[in-house]
This record gives sequence, structure tokens and C-alpha cells, in this order.
Amino acid sequence: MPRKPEYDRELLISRARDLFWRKGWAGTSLKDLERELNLKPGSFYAAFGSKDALYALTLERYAQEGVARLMTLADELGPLETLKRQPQAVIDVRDTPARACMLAKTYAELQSRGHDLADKASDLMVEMKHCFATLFRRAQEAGEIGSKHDADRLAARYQSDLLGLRMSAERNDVNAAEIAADIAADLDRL
Amino acid sequence: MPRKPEYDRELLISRARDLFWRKGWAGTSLKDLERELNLKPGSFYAAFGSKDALYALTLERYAQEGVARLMTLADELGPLETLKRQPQAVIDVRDTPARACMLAKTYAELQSRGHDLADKASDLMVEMKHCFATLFRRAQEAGEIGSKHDADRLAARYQSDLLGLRMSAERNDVNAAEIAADIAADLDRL
DNA sequence: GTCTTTATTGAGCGATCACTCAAGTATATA
DNA sequence: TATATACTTGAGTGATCGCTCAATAAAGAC
Repeated sequence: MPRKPEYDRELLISRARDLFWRKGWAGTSLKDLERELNLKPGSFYAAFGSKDALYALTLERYAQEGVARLMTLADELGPLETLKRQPQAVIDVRDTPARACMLAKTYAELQSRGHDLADKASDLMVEMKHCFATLFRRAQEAGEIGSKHDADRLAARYQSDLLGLRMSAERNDVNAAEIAADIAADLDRL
Repeated sequence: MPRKPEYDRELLISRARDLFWRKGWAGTSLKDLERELNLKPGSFYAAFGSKDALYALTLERYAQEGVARLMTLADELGPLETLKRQPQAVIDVRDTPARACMLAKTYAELQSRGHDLADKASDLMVEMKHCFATLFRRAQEAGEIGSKHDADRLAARYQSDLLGLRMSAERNDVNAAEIAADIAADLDRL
């Protein structure tokens, strides 16, 4: 009976994510979204409800794909090698709209406003940190790193270093590959 | 002949810096500034020219005070000890509007817009990196760390770690003191 | 005092913000 | 084909954005 939408919803969410990722929350206007998604205001609101609702969708997708990519890598390479490759991997990507972490950018922009999306970004960063901790624990169980270290603490430091690296990788005065290599090298000393 | 302004310009710049630092560029409206600085629009524009011009002033002041604080510390403690204390110092502060670096926040928010303030923030981060490199070089000359390392590379990594730490310190699920201690501990292994 | 010069005031500018909604259009079912 | 049910369209909402400017007030020079 009804009419079907002309757009591919999944594709639209990906495109919106890239736009939000690159330009931020305040930096992305409805006009920008309408242009990028080829959607008139009415269609946009029928499809997604609000700018914030779509932003939340894109955040979830961003985090979910990040976790999936990491865990796939871990199945192939094992925990330590995955952790060692991740720094180079996150700055290597060519088709990504930004080097910096979208969760961190969102949190930095919206935390002081007390915006719900900052809490969501925070939750997703916690989830990501748990993934890192799991890999550190597995590396310990496999005897790849010393068992005396606190995996949660290692994960927090590792995530912090990655955030710094990805922020630094946006700058053109910084040799991010060197920093990535040094972060990876530190893991061998554990 | 003329009339003197009723406000303390230096104080106003500091207050504006704190507001921008906490809420960001887009997150701080002229209404916010007028309220915080107790200035009507006309006075504001007579005094500072524009929101962006004032933001630039606050960025310069922020960086200048950061450099001054670091160099003062270096005169007291020497280069290596200064570098080791800085991580804890930047997250310890009580009276500061945010833990994250204002330069990094500005760059992250405005780079994709191609905004002049992003370039200015970038320049100031380069300046800060040079300070770190100078301290690493002095530490090498004093024999506090090995001479085989590239001081510029150490500085880039160190700054990156600090950026990550300061971003992480905004989160309440992260024990920033532990990360700060680990960053400092790494310096002893050089 | 008068004059000159600058600071202060606040209404209001055009532009843009996120968003709404009534009207028009296309499609699956009956 | 007729009807019901969405989807699409775009002009337009009130609110807020950064900012302007003419009017008014205050203070030093004479």
C-alpha cells in the first residue's frame, strides 16, 4: 500500500557520519545535511526525527564499526600484534574524513554543554577501552606481555595515547608515523 | 580630553579565554560574552573588534602563559624533572575551566572549516612543541637522558601524549593521574 | 562654565539556525 | 481503476547568530 523511500537509509547514515565526523556537531548545519544526503527538510525529519537523533545513529555506527574492525584484526593477528598495528592503522586510512576520533571530538565539543551526545560518546569510549583491556588481558594470557601489569591501566594509557596520536595526525607539522611507531614499540617493553 | 574605559581589559581577556576554553568557539555566543564580560554589544565591538579577534587574543594569552609556566618550572627543577612533572601539573589544576588543551580544542573544532583561528592554534602548538624539544635537548646536554634520541621526535611524542592525557582527564571514567604517572615514568627509560 | 573626544547604551539589522506542515506525488492493495 | 498510505516538496516558522549605529553620557582641555 505505501510508497517506498527513494533513498538507501544505511548509505545516508554513513554519509552523515562522515560529515559530522569532519565538521563537528555545531559545524554541520541542516543545510549541509540536506545537500549531502540529497534530502529536503520534510524527508529528513520523516526519516531521522532530528539532527541530534541522526548524530546519535552515526556515533553508534562509528563505534560499532571500530570495534568490529579491531576484533577482526585480533582474530587474524592475535592480541599483541593487533595492539601494535592499531596506531599505524588509524592514521593510515585514506578514505576517512578525519584522523581524529569522532567520539573524542564529539565529547570535547559537547561535554561543557551538558549535551546528551557527549554522554553517548563517553559511553562508547568506555566500551572501546574495554576492548583494549580485553586484548591486553589476552596478550597476558598468551604470555606476550608480562602478567604483572594491570590490563585496565594499560588500556587507559593506550587509549589516551591513541587519542593524542589521532589528534596529532590532523596536524601537518607532526610526523604521525613516528609517533605511531613509538607507541607500538612501547608495547614490546611490557 | 577623552573618557576612560570602565573595564579592565586584561581581566576581560582572561575571562573570555576561560569561556572560550570551556565552551569552544561555536559554543560561545556574543550573548554569553556580553553577560560574562558585562559589556553591551557596542562596547564589546569598540574594545575588541569582533568575536574572532577576541578569540585570537585569548589564544595568544593562553599559549604565552603556558610557555611562561613551563620555562619558570624548568629554571627551578631542570629540564627532565620539568618534563616529568608537567603531565601531573596539567591535570592537577583546580581553577582552570577545562583539562583539555585550548589549542587542541580550537584546532579540532575549526580546522575543517579552514578558519584562521585553526592556523593560529596550530602555530602556537608548534611553538609549544619547540619548547618541549628544547627541554629534551637540555636534558641530553645535562646527561639526564640518552644522547642518541632525536629531541624533536621525543618532543612530538611527548606533546601527543600530553594531548591525549588532557583529553582523557576530561572523562570521569579515566584515572588521569595513573596515565600521567606512566607518561612520566617513560621519560626515565630514555 | 564650553568644547572636544571617547565610552556606553540598546534597539534592531540581515543572515542563518533547527525545524514544521500543508500540499502534491507516487505506489501497493483491493 | 479507485483508494489508502506513505514519501517528497519547499515555503515559511520563531529563535538566535554576529554585528551596527545613532543617541546619550562622561571626562579632560581651555
